Amino acid sequence: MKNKLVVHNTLTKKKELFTPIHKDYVGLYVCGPTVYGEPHLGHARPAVTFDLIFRYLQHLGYKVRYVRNITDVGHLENDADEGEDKIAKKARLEQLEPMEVAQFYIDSYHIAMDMLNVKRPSIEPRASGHIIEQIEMIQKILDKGYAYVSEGSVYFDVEKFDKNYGYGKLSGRVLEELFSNTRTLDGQDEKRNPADFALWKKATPEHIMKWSSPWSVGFPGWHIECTAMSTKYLGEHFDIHGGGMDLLFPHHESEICQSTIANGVESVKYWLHNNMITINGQKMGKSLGNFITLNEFFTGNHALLEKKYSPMTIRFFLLQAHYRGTLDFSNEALIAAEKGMNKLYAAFETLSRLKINDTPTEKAHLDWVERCYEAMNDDFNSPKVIAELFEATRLINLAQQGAIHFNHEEITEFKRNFELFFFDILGMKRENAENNNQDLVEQLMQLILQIRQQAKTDKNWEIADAIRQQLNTIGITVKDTKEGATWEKDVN
RNA sequence: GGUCUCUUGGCCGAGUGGCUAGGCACCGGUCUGCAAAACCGUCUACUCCGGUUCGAAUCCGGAAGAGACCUCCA
Repeated sequence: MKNKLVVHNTLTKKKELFTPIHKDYVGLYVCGPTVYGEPHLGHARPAVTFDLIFRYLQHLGYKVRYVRNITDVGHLENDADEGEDKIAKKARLEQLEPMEVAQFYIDSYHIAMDMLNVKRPSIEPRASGHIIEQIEMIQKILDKGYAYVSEGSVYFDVEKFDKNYGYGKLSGRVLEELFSNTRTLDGQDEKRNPADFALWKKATPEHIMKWSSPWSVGFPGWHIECTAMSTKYLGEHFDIHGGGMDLLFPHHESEICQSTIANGVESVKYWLHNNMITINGQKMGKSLGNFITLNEFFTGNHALLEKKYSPMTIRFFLLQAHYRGTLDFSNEALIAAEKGMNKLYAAFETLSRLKINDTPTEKAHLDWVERCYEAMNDDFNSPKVIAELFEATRLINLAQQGAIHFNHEEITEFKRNFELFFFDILGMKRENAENNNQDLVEQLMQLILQIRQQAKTDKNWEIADAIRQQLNTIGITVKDTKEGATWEKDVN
């Protein structure tokens, strides 16, 4: 399994066999959030995507160091490097310390990610905590002659880089074309070339997030943090760098420039990019103002939402599309995802209660497991895995009806693999997994169902229906089957 | 304008040079006191036009439409 994983590398635009730089170890760096707003569905996509990747790599037996940064400085407002720091602007508006704003949104992000059952990364470094590393790296780039100081700011010399190393290999950008078509921006005069990007920016007097540096009191440029932090925690050469497609240019392209000069090597072996969420065919993003926050999904409190959607519904919805494709939001699609997901949870419950039949099985019912592995090995094809879980569900239901039979060994394997893919790899949250009252609840439910059965035998439909109705009210669904009544707890 | 990507049925979404993706919805049936679930079955596809091929939704070319990026965004 382990040596069959194929990943799509944005750098080569091809699927490549995944072989880690150091046997059995994987370094994974993902661009995390800029914390100046409530986390929205767009933030959930890379988080869930790389959570899936993190989980699967671990399942394959790799020891993974997963680094996901938090950008709490240096991200500028407006279209130019001349803008005001986003965090600082928000802070002034709300009369708060910048770090207070950052902390507030970091907490919001963590809460939302926990609800989505996204595993915390191994290290979650903050840009503000790595100013020294960033300054050191800028100095290195200056020493090597690929940056220049201008008015207290430091800029990367893109033209020189292009001449010697070739600029734009990740995004397919050609430098000359960037010149001719670049927008006219304010304050470009400090730069020798409009394509140059800031490594360090001198702070204006009213700028409140600033640090001392050899060049000025200021703050680091947007791109340098990821290069500095990935180098610090994963080394100069590491396996996977991920993030949203919108970061491809200029952010990741700039990272390549920085690491190539500062470290002398191109640091990343595989670039992985998740696609965007769209809403009415348009990208959901902060700038367009068409985003829906995760909390709004969880509470249903948004004009575009017909109802509330549980965190697991959101997660399942995201996993039902391949991470490299766009995914269009709609109530209809979310409701469909929710129903499908509930079907899988119900099937898992049924699986636990399935009667074992030790008559010899005509054929094994585990083909789907192999297909799940094939799907995951093919660039993490979660929608295919989900399709296979539905196939497994069909088998479970057939078994419950006695149409097919599982022997003891087979049912153990079946259950183990269903749990593996649904809970461990897709990362769907287990409901009541470590509930110690499980047995008690089961016995109480059996008692209630027996009473109801007696009422039914007596044709006392009022009592029978009342029991079912009231159980329904507290989130338990009763189903009458040929074999007698069964029950299940509603998800959410 | 430049670069790139996409276009699958009512909706969402996989995929492969020839074999049903899957889910949701709809319709019919089995089951059923009713309900729900489940199961069985039916029904809608591969944007258009050329080319390659015994055979293309799948490869190539062109057109149309949509989207992303072009120093804010995940």
